[in-house]
Amino acid sequence: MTVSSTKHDVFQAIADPTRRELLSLLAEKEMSVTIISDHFPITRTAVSKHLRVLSEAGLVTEQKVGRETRYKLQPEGLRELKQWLAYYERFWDKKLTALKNFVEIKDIEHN
Amino acid sequence: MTVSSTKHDVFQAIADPTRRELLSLLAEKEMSVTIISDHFPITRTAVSKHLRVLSEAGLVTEQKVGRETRYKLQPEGLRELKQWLAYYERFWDKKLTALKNFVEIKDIEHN
DNA sequence: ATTATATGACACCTTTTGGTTTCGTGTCAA
DNA sequence: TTGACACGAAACCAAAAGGTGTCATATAAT
Repeated sequence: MTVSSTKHDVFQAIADPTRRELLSLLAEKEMSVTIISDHFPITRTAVSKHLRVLSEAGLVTEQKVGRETRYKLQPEGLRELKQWLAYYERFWDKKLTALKNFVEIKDIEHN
Repeated sequence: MTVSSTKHDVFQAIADPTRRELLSLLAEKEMSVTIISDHFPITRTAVSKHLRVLSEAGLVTEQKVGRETRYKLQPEGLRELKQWLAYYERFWDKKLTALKNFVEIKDIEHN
């Protein structure tokens, strides 16, 4: 176990479009569940469930303030995804490099 | 519609751990369905379905060669993910920058 | 021509997911 | 103290996801 106990993994957490919208909303500022729910056509309960998934994946943090629960983005949770992606970037960079070389050679041929 | 007709989106495609394994396997080299299936504890049919999802998300390409279908990684399909992620990188970079400044100030204070 | 291989298409099953409604509890305001 | 509000928990539901087994078909090999 690295840092946050991730019952849900990041990949699964961001798979749902509503949850991605939640992330982008919470990127702007910390918000309570009810306020967050006002931005979505689904019930507060449903939003709450999504928030829990995001929380368990370490993508948001929750803080109780009086009777409300404030959520905010925890961008560090996306590190795992970045690392995963970095592995594959090599492959398309490789292709790009090949294309670049090809174009340059063509350019030389034209002179 | 951008480039490849993406019935399944990338986010959903990479949510499944088996599909992520498929990607890493196909990153090494092009392979036929049966050969691919040998690397997994599930049936060929199941693997085939996963491959279709990946294909529809633009993450692999399929090519028929005689009676077999060869699949290979199409890393460009991950661009969308990279872009999405880039947006959030700003947020954790911001925090890193703040931390860096803090550490530097502390360092100055120590002199 | 006959047999073996590689694969997709179905039909089907079970679990997970995304959603709802209802209810209980803690907290704030009058 | 009596409402009103914010929320989580629970029970429930339909659809999607991840599997399986069987069958038909195209291609290769004998």
